[in-house]
Parts: sequence; C-alpha cells; structure tokens
Amino acid sequence: MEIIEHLAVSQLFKGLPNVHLEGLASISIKKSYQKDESIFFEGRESTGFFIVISGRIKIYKISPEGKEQILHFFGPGEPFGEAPAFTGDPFPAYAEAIEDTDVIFLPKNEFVSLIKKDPSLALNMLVILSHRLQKFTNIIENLSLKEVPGRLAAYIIYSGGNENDASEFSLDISKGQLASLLGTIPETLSRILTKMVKQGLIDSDGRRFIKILDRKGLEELAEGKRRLG
Amino acid sequence: MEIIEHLAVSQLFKGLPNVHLEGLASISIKKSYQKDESIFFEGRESTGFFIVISGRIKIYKISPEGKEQILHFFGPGEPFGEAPAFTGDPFPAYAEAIEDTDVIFLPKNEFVSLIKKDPSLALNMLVILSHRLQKFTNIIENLSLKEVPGRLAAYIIYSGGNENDASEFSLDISKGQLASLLGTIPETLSRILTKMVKQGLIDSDGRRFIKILDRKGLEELAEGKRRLG
DNA sequence: AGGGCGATTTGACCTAAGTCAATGTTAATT
DNA sequence: AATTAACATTGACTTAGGTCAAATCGCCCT
Repeated sequence: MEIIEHLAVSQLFKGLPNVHLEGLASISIKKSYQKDESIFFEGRESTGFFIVISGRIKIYKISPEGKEQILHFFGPGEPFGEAPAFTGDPFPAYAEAIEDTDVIFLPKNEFVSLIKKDPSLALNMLVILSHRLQKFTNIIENLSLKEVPGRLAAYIIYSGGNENDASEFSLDISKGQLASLLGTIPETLSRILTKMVKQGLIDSDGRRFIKILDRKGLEELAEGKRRLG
Repeated sequence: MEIIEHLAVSQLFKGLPNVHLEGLASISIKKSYQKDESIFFEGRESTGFFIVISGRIKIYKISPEGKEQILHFFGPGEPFGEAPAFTGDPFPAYAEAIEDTDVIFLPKNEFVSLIKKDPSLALNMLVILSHRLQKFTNIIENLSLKEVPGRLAAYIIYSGGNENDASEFSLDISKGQLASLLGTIPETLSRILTKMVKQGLIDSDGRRFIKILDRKGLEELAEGKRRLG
C-alpha cells in the first residue's frame, strides 16, 4: 500500500483533496519499529511527528523510581507527537512500539511549510488536538479526584461499550500496562479486580476476559458514590 | 479600549492583519464577571469560547466529595474554553472568575465559519493548543509520578524564576488555591511548607512571601531524588 | 480596641495504596 | 513433557497524605 493511501485514511488527513495528499506524501517517510523498540525519548528534540500505519504504540512518562505512567495508546490511522512540532519544545514523553509497528514520519519543518502554504491543512489538526486536550482533562480528573477502583470502573465501563447490562470484552493490553494507564501498580490492580469479582460487579476468567455484571454499581464507583469496602 | 485592540494583543490573534481582526471583532461580545462568578459549567453545551481582557479566571474540576482540582489559571490576553468549540463536546470543566474580570466571547458557529473561510486563523490556535497539551502532560506527570513535596518544589522553582540562588517572590493565589492546583488539600500544603522552612529550603513569612534558600535542594525534591523526612 | 469571619495551622487519627517478598500461573521454547 | 521467563496474585507491612476537629492568625469593620 502506498503512503498516500495511508495518509488518505488517517484521522488527520482523511477527506483532503488529492493535491494536498500528494504534497504530504512527498515529505513522508515510512519507518518500522519492532515490538518494544523506542520511537522517541522524553527531552529529545522533536524533528517531526508520526502517524501509525499498523501496529500499536504507547506514550508514557517515567518517574526517577521507574514508575511508568501511560498517557496514550495509539493505533492505525492515529497521529502522535504532533504537539512538539508546533511548540518547538522537546518531546515531553517517551514513545515505544508495543507491537511490530509501521509509521509514517512527517518532518517538522517541511510539514510546517506545507501548512503555512495551505492553512486548511490545520483544520483537522485543531480537532485532533482539541480531542487530546479533552482526554487529558479526563486523565487529570481521574488521577486527582478518583480513587483507583473508580478509575478502573470508568475504564471497564468505557471498554465495555454503552450497551445494555451484560456486555463483555477482552482487555487489549496486559494488566501491568493497564495498571500503568490507571496510574497505579499491578498489585493494586489485581486486588481491586478480585474485590470487584467478589462483589458481583464483574466476572473475569483471571486473564483478559471481563464481563460486566452490574453496570450501575460500576458507575457509582466511577462517580465516587460507592466504595469497594 | 475597543474590542479590536484587545484582540490585537491577545495570544491567539496577535500579529494578524487588520482585515482578520475586524472580522473577529464583528462577532465578538464583551462580557463582565464579578469575583467568584461562574463563567461556564462542566457538562454544559459549549456555545463559544473566551479571551480574558482583564482580571483572572480559573478552570477546575470537582469530585463528588467536593474536592477541587484546578487545571489552569488564565489572565489578560489568554483564551480559554477553545477546545470544546472544535470537538463539539460539552465543557469538560468549570470556569470561574477569581477577580472581577472582563472577557471577549467568541460564538462558536461564527468563529468556525470565519476560520473555515480563512484557515490562516488556525495557525496560532495550533500553537496555543499544543502548548496546553504540553502543560497537561506536566500536570499528569506531577500528579501520578511525584509526591506532593515534589510538586510544590516544582511550583516554587517555576514561580521563583530561573535566576541565581536567592530569588524571592509572592504567591499570586491563596494557599487553598495553590493546594488545589497541586492536587492536594490546604492542611497537607501547610505541613509541607513548614517542613521546607525547617529544612532551610525556603524562607517564608507565613503568608504569601517565599524566598528560595536552597534551589538545588528544591530541584532534587522535584526530581524525586530527595525526600522531605 | 474589639468583634467576626475566613484563611491557615496544628494535632490526633485513619485509610488507600505502595513496597517487598513469596508463590502461583501462563505461555513460549526446546 | 520439562524448563524457563514473564506475568499475575497474595500476604504482611509501611507510609503519604487525607479527615476531622480544634486552635490561631490576619484582616476588615465598625
């Protein structure tokens, strides 16, 4: 598949006329990363940004003690690392492939030139960045205003989709990664999952399968209106 | 002072040619809020966004138990509430004047039409949104990877400016607000300030005056390389 | 000066969640 | 099937920081 086709189906550039896509394709570089390979480092100068073609990556920070806080997972069609391209600041976090992953790399200077020539390229970008901001607002709320059971409940409800009472799903990340996404550690996550099962809120096979048994209970937990004993 | 002059010196629109400023001014509405008055509510439909002319406002979330997490303070020239104008989502947080404040209100639909006609308006916006994202990344890092003394140390260093060893300054917000900004409560903040003074990291008059005595020590605290006993 | 009110501080206490260490489990490889 | 390594769970313990309640301080008013 050609780069231009990947661009055409990306979040950022879908719907753009062909002239624009061609311009973008002409500055695009395809790169591949293996599972667990680093894509960029916190503090490193940004030279451009990325769009996932296939595979998945995570964006995360690390404390001096080694605790990891995951900020995002991104998959096919999603851009990442765009903000530093506009602020000129260094990357504020790490990026790493969590599967074998192909990406398109868009060099910052060339991209900024394009966008200045054709500012309409900026419109989708505004929407994407705005969505990211909304998402961060949520993360901050969760971290500072909810306890871990509440965060987990919110995650489960979100992952289970908004259907009726009996939705089930499979985690698409390891429990360790989930713990990091929720701003906690695997031990704590494990204990809370156990409690949720005991209280009949969810069912689980001890691995990645989770079935929501009591959606209302989870919602109360997520809203801080209930505790997990 | 005319609205157009305020627009011309705002972060978002400074440097724009007069034609654009006039277009913006023609859709702008001036509004005034008293200290402690609400500007918008979480969950409320966004009908537009704001630029501070004078005074100051805060953006914050509230937990069911009433704990408040401040996300931003904004002052003259700074825009707020822009993201929902592009995502179409409701406001994700509350906004409230912390002083008597004048703002410019830009109705969403009119603004989006303008920006579509003249996408070059979008460029500054990209930069602003990108900066906000970077800032949120920091907040998340602080909340999940640093303890409260580390967050406070980071705040003090930042507020003290990057000068030599002996900088002093005055908090521009109350300690209660500072606690909320740091994701904690006034009692905890108070205890930590006391400890910092006792350990010779800072000096304080018990009110808003703070003098940095040991910048290196504060930095170590902020980086998690030192604890506060 | 004295009253009053909010903001701040201090103390005693409690609890969520982290640490450390041991034990199970699962999956991957030979 | 046996071996290993990564992942996950469990238990005992510690601790940062929150809660609640009681001073205390600072400041604005008469």
